[in-house]
Amino acid sequence: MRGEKYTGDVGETQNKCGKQRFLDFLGGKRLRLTAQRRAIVETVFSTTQHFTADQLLAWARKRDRSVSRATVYRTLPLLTESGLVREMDFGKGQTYYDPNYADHPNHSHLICEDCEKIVEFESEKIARLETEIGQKLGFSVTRQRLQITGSCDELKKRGTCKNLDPRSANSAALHEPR
Amino acid sequence: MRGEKYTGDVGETQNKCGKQRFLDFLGGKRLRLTAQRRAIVETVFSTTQHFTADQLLAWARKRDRSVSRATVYRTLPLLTESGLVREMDFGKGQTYYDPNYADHPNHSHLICEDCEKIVEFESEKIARLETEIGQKLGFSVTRQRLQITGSCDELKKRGTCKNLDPRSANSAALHEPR
DNA sequence: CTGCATGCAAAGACTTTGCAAGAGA
DNA sequence: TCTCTTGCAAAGTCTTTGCATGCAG
Repeated sequence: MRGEKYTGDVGETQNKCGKQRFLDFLGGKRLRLTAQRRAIVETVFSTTQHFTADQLLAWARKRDRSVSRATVYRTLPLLTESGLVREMDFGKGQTYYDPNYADHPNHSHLICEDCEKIVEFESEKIARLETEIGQKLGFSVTRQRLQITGSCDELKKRGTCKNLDPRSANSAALHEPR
Repeated sequence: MRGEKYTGDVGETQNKCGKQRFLDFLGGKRLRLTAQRRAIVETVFSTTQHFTADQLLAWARKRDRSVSRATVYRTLPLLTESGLVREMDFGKGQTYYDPNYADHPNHSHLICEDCEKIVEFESEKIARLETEIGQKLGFSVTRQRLQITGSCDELKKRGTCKNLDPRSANSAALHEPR
């Protein structure tokens, strides 16, 4: 595979720096590091899964029962503002958040319309084309958002889809992070 | 400009077929052509602008006062199901709809973060790369959704942005369609 | 200490839906 | 006529916010 440098889970090790970078972000804005914020941030950067506000609340509460829904909703904008997490719209009516922008600031999503699984990937070639198109239209590209939707070839041929395999990461099936 | 075949307004003439194609879609599903649906559909396909449910309601009511909010919300899914209109998320909290998929089924959006204007474009090269990436990951690409965000070069150099010019079409500033 | 942050509950924004009346085909 | 559609208003879902209390720096 050439051009696509990254697919799937990046593991927890790399993501650790996401947490630290967010703490630095907070410090830079003279914002306080409260127990609740710590619980939320640790939750977010200990997973590579996409999540909703509701899921984040449930997960963060396991670390600190005192985390409230309001604080989750107040922290989410900080996370997106830091650039380490980004809002995603899967047309499901609620906003999903992707914590993988800390390690992969320019990745894209391929969504399987059969099993709803999501594969993350990066493409240098597409990034270059985007910059080029932006230039031609008179803009300096600052970021991009690409979702490719497709159907699973394996499912079509074999009647089952390997993405249903729980080992595949970054799926839309949102389990609990540890 | 090569690769990008289309930018900006496509005019009303081409869009007329959007309406007819939707009426055919209704007929194919044995759905009735009511006065309210007609007003909504004529509104949608007489503009190239992106709109919200609320705006569509206001506009459609000018053609037929009897159009209700409920009918707008019930018709929107039919429009998206037909493939002639697509939901768009600009992170504004509400869903926007783009009626330009009838004429340009695979176009993308460039969004200016300075003036919020939106330029539509098509790129054959990117489309090919997407298909290629999909294949490598084991999927048959059925559709894509690409948003490029950038800052306006002109604004940076001259202190003003030509996209503020009302002549530029498909802008985020949603005026009334005729 | 001082002011930012929090939890709670109420409010808000947008969208969906049950139901009786209305109207295409 | 026979259903599919509609308008209305109530309900639903997700998110934001006012306020008194709490706590980090």
